Amino acid sequence: MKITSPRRIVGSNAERTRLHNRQVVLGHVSEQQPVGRAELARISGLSTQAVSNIIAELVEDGFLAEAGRQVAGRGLPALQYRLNGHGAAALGIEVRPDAMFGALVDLEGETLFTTRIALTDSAPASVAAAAREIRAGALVARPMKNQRLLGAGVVMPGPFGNVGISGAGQSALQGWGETDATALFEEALETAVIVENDATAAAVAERVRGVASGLRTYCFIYFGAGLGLGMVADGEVQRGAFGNAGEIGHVVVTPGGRQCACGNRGCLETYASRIAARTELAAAGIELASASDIERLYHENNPALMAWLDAAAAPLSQAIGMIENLFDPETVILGGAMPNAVLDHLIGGLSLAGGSVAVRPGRKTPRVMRGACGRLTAALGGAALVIHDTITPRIAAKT
Amino acid sequence: MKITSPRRIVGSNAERTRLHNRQVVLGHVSEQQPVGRAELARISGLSTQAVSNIIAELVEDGFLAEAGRQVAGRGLPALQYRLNGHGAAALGIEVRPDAMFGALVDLEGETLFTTRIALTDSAPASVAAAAREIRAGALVARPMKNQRLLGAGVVMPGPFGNVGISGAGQSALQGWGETDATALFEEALETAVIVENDATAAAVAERVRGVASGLRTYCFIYFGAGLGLGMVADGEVQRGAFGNAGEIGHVVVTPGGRQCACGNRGCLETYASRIAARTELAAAGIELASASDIERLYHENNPALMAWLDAAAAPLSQAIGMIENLFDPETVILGGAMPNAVLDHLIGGLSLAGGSVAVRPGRKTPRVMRGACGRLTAALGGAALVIHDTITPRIAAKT
DNA sequence: CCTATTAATTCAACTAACTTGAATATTCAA
DNA sequence: TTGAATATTCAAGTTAGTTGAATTAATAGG
Repeated sequence: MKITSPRRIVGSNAERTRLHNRQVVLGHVSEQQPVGRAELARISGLSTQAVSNIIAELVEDGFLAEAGRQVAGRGLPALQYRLNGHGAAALGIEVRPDAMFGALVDLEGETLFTTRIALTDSAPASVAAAAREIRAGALVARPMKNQRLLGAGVVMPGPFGNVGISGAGQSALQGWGETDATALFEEALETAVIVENDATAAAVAERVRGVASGLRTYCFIYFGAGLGLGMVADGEVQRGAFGNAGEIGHVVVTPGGRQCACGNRGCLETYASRIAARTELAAAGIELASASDIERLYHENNPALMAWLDAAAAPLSQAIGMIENLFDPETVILGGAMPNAVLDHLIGGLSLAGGSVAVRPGRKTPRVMRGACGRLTAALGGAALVIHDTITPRIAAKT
Repeated sequence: MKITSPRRIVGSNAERTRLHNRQVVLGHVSEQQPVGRAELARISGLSTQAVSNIIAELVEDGFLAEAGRQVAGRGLPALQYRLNGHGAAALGIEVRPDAMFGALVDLEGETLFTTRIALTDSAPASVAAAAREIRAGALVARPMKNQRLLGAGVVMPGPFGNVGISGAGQSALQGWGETDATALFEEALETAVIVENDATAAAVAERVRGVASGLRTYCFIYFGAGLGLGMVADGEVQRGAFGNAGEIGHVVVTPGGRQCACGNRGCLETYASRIAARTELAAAGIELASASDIERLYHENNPALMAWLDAAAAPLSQAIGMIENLFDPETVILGGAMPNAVLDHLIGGLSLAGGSVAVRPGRKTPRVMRGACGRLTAALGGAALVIHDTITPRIAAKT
């Protein structure tokens, strides 16, 4: 499966300038709302007149709404604006080997609709058909009258392409070969599509509506089928050269340690992941049937689960230290398909290294936080990617 | 010491559009040169007319030079353009606790002048004075008649600020407290200044004139005082939230392993770095006096050095696997203050993990390469940062 | 309570930079 | 030799941003 499209550095003209400036204004509104024209002009470096024109256009298009007047001190009270949730929405779709999840999310990050469709097989055609079904369902549930469908974010398990760790997890989709996933979904969904891995989507979801709101540089450790890392640096999502950045599950934390399906020994995934939990529980004769099993076992204080949690703490702490020293993020977020109680326990059990650039006076955020978006993170994240793209200015265009 | 200045998302106008487009054109010329106006219009997405105007301006300003006509098939042969090395230059300055290095590099990456100034102390005032001296020396050696000094890149040993690994290496500068390094150097050098760590500078140096030319996403493992990682993602330098990204030396590769000065156990730096080599050699009663000592010992097949090289191979391989899985770069480059022969030996001795997203069919670049810029990398890198900035378009402006 | 001051917003004229379409120049192919 | 192909330039037109003056609405101070 292919997903990356190299960026082309393109020039700008009046039209693209306006597009950029619209995004700039939207971005600042989403961060500062409610906010007035003059204030926006100051932070964006544009003239008041330009901001005024752009805001008029955005209100006209339904992206912004008036939000009263701010009476503060002398002078004409500023007319405030905020994002208009009803103005636009994005579709998020998570693809797993056995099922697909859909979510419709509005501009403000509000979830309007969610759905789940079981898959009998994960061949491209079946997935595309299910995607169409999700789209139709969403549009029936929330008929987009004046609303606009900004696009769709499709979340698929990485890694993409035939690389050294493909097939290591149970997550890989069969029969995708060299399929161009983006093109496939764009055709099926009749809208612009961004394809991403689950960890990245989750990271962005936290930014649009979660604990990362306001952060510009952070990482998200995602418990999915395996273990993934979503990275946002200076507001920009990091994908790597081939769309496979963030494969933290197969980073070796204990040389010569546990054998991993990828061939390496001592991969983080063999300690801190659902796979590891499942293995530990299976050894104790416990089969995990549904996702809620882990939560139940945790509340029962199940010894096998506790043993897994204990064993996961050190490798996970080590990995977090590594992330901190490599990325120097504002914070590291833990989340994904794992009960909050378990995530909290994991975070509580960490022993983070002192030798880290994250150890500094005057930290504002904790070194590690739990994600706020919960289980649906990935599908929501897909939508969040689209919203993020609408709101984050960028000049380099895709091919 | 402070160095980071948060980016502000600013709007664009006609003037900023032109600036952006100039950079776009310069960037494409530097990649494709020699190249004609029409071709540039196609790749930049601008009209021929716009490109034509911009090129006229760039020629006028001395950044571009005509390079004959391309006779290829029918039609009017395209007038070709290339970067004009003589048109502009950038100053690169590396600050070490005991000495400073300066380099003047032209637009094409050609080194015009280098110098070294010994430091008696590394207090801000002394460093600033030496910087002034370097600037003066460069301008005397290469009087910039029509040339323009684009700016200066100052390379300092990280980490920046008072963080968990400060003082672990012997590299830290004393007496800088909360000094704003950028402001200090801008005042001393009377030009725009970029402050970066050595690894990042080295990475960019390889892109401007080295093995990374043409790459957009890669990493550079830098042997300096400690060990650093420079990262370029989609052409963008990665600094992290506080300018300390890439502190790979203090990533734990062997839990419970060798004690590191930072407090951690098993840091990569205790195996693969000059510090590690020095320790290993000291244990064998050998003191390293100058940089060339390592080279001599290597050619003498010194057993202590060889033992160090052997011990470094596994941790380094593990770290490279980690980098690959986290960043998914096109390649990983090894370089810095280490003789080429030793770097080559290290690369030859690597046993890279099979479980890596870097293992893929149709790789064009090797997984690991040796840097081409040699010992002066850091100072050259400083200048390269400035040149890179001149040539790489970017809309988000600094505060 | 009135008036000067302050601040946001709008109006109207102006400008920079890009686009478009026609004209011109130069080469190759038939 | 002529026509097609391609690059470049010319000239007019368009978009979107800027500037400075006018308008509106609030507060502070006498």
